[in-house]
Order: sequence, then C-alpha cells, then structure tokens
Amino acid sequence: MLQNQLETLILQALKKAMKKGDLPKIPLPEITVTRPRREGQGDYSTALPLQIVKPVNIALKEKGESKRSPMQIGEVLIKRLPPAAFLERAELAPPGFINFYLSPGWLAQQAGAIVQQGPAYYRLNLGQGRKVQVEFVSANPTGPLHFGGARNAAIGDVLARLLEHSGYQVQREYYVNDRGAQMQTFAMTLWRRYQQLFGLDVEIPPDGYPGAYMIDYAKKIQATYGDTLLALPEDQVPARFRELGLAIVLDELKADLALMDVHFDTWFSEQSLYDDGTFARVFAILSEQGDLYEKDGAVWFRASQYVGGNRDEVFVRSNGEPGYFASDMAYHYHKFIIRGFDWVIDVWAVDHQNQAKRLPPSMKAFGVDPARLTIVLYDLVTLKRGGKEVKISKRSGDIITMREVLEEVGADAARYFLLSHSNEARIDFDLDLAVAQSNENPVYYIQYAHARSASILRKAREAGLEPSAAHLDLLTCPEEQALLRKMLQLPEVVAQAVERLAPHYLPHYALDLAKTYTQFYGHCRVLSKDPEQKDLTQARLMLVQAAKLTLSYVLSLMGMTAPESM
RNA sequence: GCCCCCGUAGCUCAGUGGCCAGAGCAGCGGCCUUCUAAGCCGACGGUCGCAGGUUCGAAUCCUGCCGGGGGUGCCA
Repeated sequence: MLQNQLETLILQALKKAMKKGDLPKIPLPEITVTRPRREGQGDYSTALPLQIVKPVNIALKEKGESKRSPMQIGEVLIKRLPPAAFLERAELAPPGFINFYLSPGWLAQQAGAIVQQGPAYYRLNLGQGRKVQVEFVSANPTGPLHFGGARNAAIGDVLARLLEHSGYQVQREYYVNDRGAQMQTFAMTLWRRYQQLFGLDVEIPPDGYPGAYMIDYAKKIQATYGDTLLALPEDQVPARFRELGLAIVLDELKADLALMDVHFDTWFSEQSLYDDGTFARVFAILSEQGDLYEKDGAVWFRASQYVGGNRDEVFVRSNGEPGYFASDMAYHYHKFIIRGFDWVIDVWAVDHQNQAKRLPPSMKAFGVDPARLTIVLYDLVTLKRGGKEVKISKRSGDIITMREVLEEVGADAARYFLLSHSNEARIDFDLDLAVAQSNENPVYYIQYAHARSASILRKAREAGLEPSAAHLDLLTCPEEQALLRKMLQLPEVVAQAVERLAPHYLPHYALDLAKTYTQFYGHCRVLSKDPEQKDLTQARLMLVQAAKLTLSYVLSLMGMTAPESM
C-alpha cells in the first residue's frame, strides 16, 4: 500500500535528518499518514512536524540551541525525503503539515498494471496464511431465519471475504444449537402438528412454537413418512422428531442463505461436543485446575479469576444440564485446541454483549491468548412497514423471514443496506420504503457504473478497438486522475475494514468509486471515430477496463453481483 | 444501581485527534441529435444531544448530565 510506503519514506527522512544533524536526536515517533478530506491538501498528508515539535525543542534546549517551528521542521523533513516513483512532490502547509502529491504519470500507468494483474493487484497479505474461523448466523435451528439473521449473514460473510482477500485462510462456520430445552420444545411442537394433520385433537405445547411454518414442516414429514410415525412409541418421539425437524430446518437455512449467496464450510453441531467427549475433557481440565466448584446444587466456573470482578458462571445447572457457558467453553476449546485456529471471530448480536465480554478472557483457562478470540457485536435490525414496527421474533409466531425480505427487495439491495451501517448502529429497516426507493438505491448506481463500463468495452470491441497501455500518459485530465486515485484507495479501505472488522467501509467506498467513475464517464468521451484520437481512446479503454475490474472487485467483496448490462 | 452501544443536514447514515464537517435520499434550478438520463452540473441545507476538561489542534479522547436501545449468576 502506498500509505505504508510513504510512512517508511518519512521515517527514513526523519532518521536521515537526525543523522545529518538537521534535527536533534529524539525517540522515533509513530508515523501516521492520512488521506486529507479536502482538495489541495495532497493525496496523502502527515502532521509529523506538529507531533514532534515538542520533543525536538526540548532536545534543542538541552543542547543550548534555539527553538524550531513546525514549519522549519517540515522543511528539513521534505529536504531529506528519499525520492519515489509514485511521488511527484511534497509540500509544506501551515501550521506544519506535509502534503504529498502522487505523480500523474505514475498514476496513469496503474491503469495498465491493474488490468494486467487483475484482482491480484488489490490483494493484500495481512494474514500471511494464518488460519481464521469466522462463525456467524448460528441462529437456533427451530425455524426459518428472520431478517435480523440477514444482518449477521451479511456481516459475517463479508468479513470472511475481506479476510480471504487479505491473505488469511478462512473457514466459515455455522454453530448449530441442536441440544437443550428449545430443541425439545421444537420437537414436541412438530410432533403435535404432525398428529394434527391426521385429525388428532391435540394441542401444541403451551411454550411451543406457534408459527405456521411448523405446520409446513409437519407436512414435509407427512409427505415422506405418511402416517407411519403416528405409531411411534412415545419415548422415541422427542428424539425422532428432533432429528427430522432439524434436517428440514437445516435444509431450509441452507437454501435461504444461498439466496444471499452465503455458504458455510462447516455446520458444527453443539450436541457433537457432548457425543465426542469434548465436553467431558473440558470438564476434566477445568476441574483439575480448580476452576469448578459446587454451589446451590449447580457446578460453577470460576470466571472471576480470568475475567476479573467477582461474578462466576453456572457451568452445569442444578438440573444436571450444562448451561450455555459450558457449551461455549467446550465449543471454543474445540476451535482452538482441537482444530488449531490461529484466530476465531464470532459474529453476535448485541444482546449477547455480556457473554461477549466474558468469553474471551475465559480462554486463558485453556492457555489460549484472549486476543485470539474476537467477538464482533452488531446491533439489532428493527423492521418497519409504513413507519410501524413489525415484530420479527420467532416466539410470537408471526415473523418476517429473511426470505420474504429478500424476495421483496432483492439480495443485492438488502446486502448493501445491511452493510452500509456500522456494526454498532441499530438499523431501522422500513420495508415499504425499501421497496419504494429501490430504484434510487445506491446499489443500482454502483451496478450501473459497472454495466456502463461493460457496455463501452463491448462497443469498442465491435468497432475493432482494444485497450492499450501504449499511451497511458495521455490520461491527464482531472476526472481520469481522480478515478485512478480512487481506485488505488481500495487496498487501504480493505485494510481498514479488516483491522476494525467493519464491513461498512466497503459500501461507502463503492459508492464513492462509482461516483468518480460516472463523473469520468460524463466528462471524458471514451469512444471516438476520429483516427487522430485513437491513442487516447485506447488509453481510456484501458482505464475503463481497470475501473470495471475494480468495481466488480469491490462488489464481489460485498457479495453483490456486477451486471454486464442493466 | 452498575456496565455497553447510539444521539452529526428535513430523512437514512458515514466520518474514533489534524488544516473551511461529508454522502445518499427528499426539495429547488439547469442539461437527453454523442459510449445506458437507473445519469450529469449547480445552488440550498448542520449550535456534530448539553455542559465542562485534556491538547498546538476535539464530532472524534476524559468527566458529568439529558434522551433512545441493550445487558446484568442456572435462556442462548
């Protein structure tokens, strides 16, 4: 990344200035280079002179020399700045900024480099092959995914995509909570619905799942098994219907998630932790370490010694059932110790914030550095219809499913909308508004820019014109240069999104990029029949191709389609 | 009570120390014989919840307060 290269150059300049005696010796500061917001402040900027003016003057005073201003320090740094191909000049700006300008010629050449290297041009190697698991969605498998799950799916999937493109080896996992009380209730509701299909006068359990989808599940069982299951011995009912129901729900989840182009590598069963001895092993380890104790008939995990504070966690409930903390501990033991992930990212809704705070420090019980477990919290999605809130919970029975919303607004628009908010922001999603505004949705603007570039390239081919890197130096007009600059910003955006695990940088950048492209499109005619314009046309075609590739790349990072025509 | 998140233009939201605060949408004024007008150009629009503090510099960091949401030992 240019940003990093610049930081290195500035550091070299500082070291050299100190070595040559232009500046007194001071401890090396952290160099930060930013992109200024305004025009005329360069492509990059650093406030280093302002940052070091104090230590510099202290050092000068000790040597009995007179004080320097930030501007004087900046002047020295610029003088000592090593040359670089991408850099045209560095300018001093009051009260002590150094602004860097990219070389227009170098910029123009990047159009060729981007096309030649393809997406590899943008790929980063932040991860250096480290194994990271992104676990997301993981909604209870007791019904269809509601729209809140769609946000989890969008965030998790895009994080996975970002990490993949940044040199990590990524596994996407869905944690299936296929044990515990809610699973039991689910199985019994299904059983009753099944019986009802044959006219039996039975009620679903009082705390059961009232939603109509349960009837659909029962019908699926009926379609396969007819009435044969009515004769099932009562003691076999829960296990059998749990198994049948789970299979149906998982199939449905997979199909629904596929609508959003979300796919998992592994579907990890919670129950398997108990079947394969992982839980027993974790219990033994913690027990041996003295991390477990009994109180009020329950087994407690001494979380306080790892997390701090004085609160411990119920490990095995007084009814003998392991609690969620126990499952989470066993599950993460499996992730780190048995499967050996270097880094694990769990994507959770904000209502799990307490657990999110307590689980990572608890990893110390396994000798695992808590920094290897990152929990990404996102706020909930509130659905509205015509300004009125619609409940999306499963328990109320009447839920707005992810599938419904996707069918109404489309996967691309839904993804864009869900991604464009920062994780911490609550989302108000008005379905009526979303449908009404779908034509003004930024997602179409971005895709339109891509379709237009595809169209130009098609027309060029028909006219026998090909992109060429022979005269890229002709790409000097402001719109062309602005487009090149914007494209080169992509790696920085990706790096920032990865660093902060914040996918929302992507949609904002994508909109920016599309806007810059469309301005170029409006101001710089690409195809020309004038033979004298051939060199410029070919250079611009190269730029169009590079822009198309960049647009399609950022769209793919967001899991969105890049249409060739609209 | 304590803890976490949010409060920025009419609306939806970006912007986590840098030089005069941004975008989309809505509204206003221009632009279709030229590569897709799902577009372009221009103008309008803000006490960055409030009050202090730290800093050369604060929407951004700290403290307090107000408003909204969430969490808080046997649901996950």
